[in-house]
Amino acid sequence: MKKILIIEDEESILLALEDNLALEGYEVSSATDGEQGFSMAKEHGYDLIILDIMLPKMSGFDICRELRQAGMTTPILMLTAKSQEVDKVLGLELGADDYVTKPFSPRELLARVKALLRRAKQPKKDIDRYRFGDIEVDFIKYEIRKKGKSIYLTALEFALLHFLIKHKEQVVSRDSILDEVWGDEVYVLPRTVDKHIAELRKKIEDKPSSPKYIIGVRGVGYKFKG
Amino acid sequence: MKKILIIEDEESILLALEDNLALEGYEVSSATDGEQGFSMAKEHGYDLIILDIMLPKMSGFDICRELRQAGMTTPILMLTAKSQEVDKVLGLELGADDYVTKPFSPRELLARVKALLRRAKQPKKDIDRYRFGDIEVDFIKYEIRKKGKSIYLTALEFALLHFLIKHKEQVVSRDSILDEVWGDEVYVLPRTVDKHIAELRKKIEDKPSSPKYIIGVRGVGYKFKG
DNA sequence: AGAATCTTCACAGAATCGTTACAGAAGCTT
DNA sequence: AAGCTTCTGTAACGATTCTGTGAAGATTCT
Repeated sequence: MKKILIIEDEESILLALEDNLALEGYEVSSATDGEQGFSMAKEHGYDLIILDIMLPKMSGFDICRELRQAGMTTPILMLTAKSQEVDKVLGLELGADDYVTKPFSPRELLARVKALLRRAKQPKKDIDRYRFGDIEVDFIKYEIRKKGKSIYLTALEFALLHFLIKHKEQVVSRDSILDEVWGDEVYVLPRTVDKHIAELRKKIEDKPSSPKYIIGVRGVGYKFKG
Repeated sequence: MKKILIIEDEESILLALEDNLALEGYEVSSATDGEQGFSMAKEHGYDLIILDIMLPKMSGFDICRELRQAGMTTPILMLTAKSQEVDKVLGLELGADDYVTKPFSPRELLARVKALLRRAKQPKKDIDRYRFGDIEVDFIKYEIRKKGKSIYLTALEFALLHFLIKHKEQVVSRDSILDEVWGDEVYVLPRTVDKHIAELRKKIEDKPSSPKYIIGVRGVGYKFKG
């Protein structure tokens, strides 16, 4: 079931949205100010974010831009008050995927939500190069260097790192790691993941015992920050 | 995935461009002054360069002219401030492929980017001659010589070497090698590739047991460096 | 047929992986 | 805050997998 986050401070609109989307079978969460919304958007893996522009504490613009800069590709649907014609373009320039002007009909909104979700499903593009801290990775050349110095990773370690980066800022469980990195049919103990995480840390962290990039989240799994 | 380099010093524009292009699935790099941009443009193999005219340290004009003089054929899209009408022509005379005047809409820019990439795509010509280390290959004449001395390769070995060079610096799997060099419908064990890699190494490497050009990447495949 | 070329087999060494085991950290209970 | 339980980091080590490479059988070419 698709998860949708709504960031909107006007209660009447928020309620209407929640009802409509819930009726369509989406799992709806909501935030009523910018900061709360921003942190929710960062933490959890929503499939779509509906974002008002005028918000207390942090504007929809800023949320949008920051999320995009953090590499998040979740589709964002902007809500704009009618007068703010200018904002439309700006919103899209910032990385939003679509917008709806208030007041809007539920039908229109649902149509756009569906369209965005459909569009987003497909191209799930893989990262082929990535840079974080003093490290650069090239997943095509299978090269990785730290402070310019090349270091060696095994194929499994590359795959693991790739997975972590693909899900950066998200906490991923050992099981989901096993599923995607090892494959569905292999049976391997979840603890094995820990072992390879440790190897990775040895190689890329400055201080493997207090890691900066690959963070363990007790009881849940791991999270890549970078 | 297409790689695009943006050379632009105005942060707001740069951010908007980066976001938009990234969303479209391009791999975006950027430089914020002329010199940095120029050296990046020279170094890496971008598919498209977006170039502002007014830049610190080195103008877009100069960058464009120098790149063209160096024989680079990468499409260049110029960004010009509206007043600079004259610049348009000049820009194109200098070897730019298209221009957009500020302010521009994201849609327009994306359309032009796509158009340029499509136009440039054309006949991705195969390599017909190549030189690396002390070796020269001519894939048309089927000749190869090392330190000037001609050596003999079988047709399969030529095809394999050609494939490797075509994908130089990238790690290619045995399966992808089989697909392209042997063809889709042939059934041959992946290990067979190893055998022919070994033969190639015997013929072109100085020290086949610790190869310099054809590098094995354990668990993944092979990579040609040269 | 004879020669050249290709494919598979087989084996040995090397690299990598999975599991176990244990100690210390984190969380919970009382 | 002490005591108990659960979870995590990591070293060690045997098991497994991967690669390079001769040898030999199969196929194609002339």
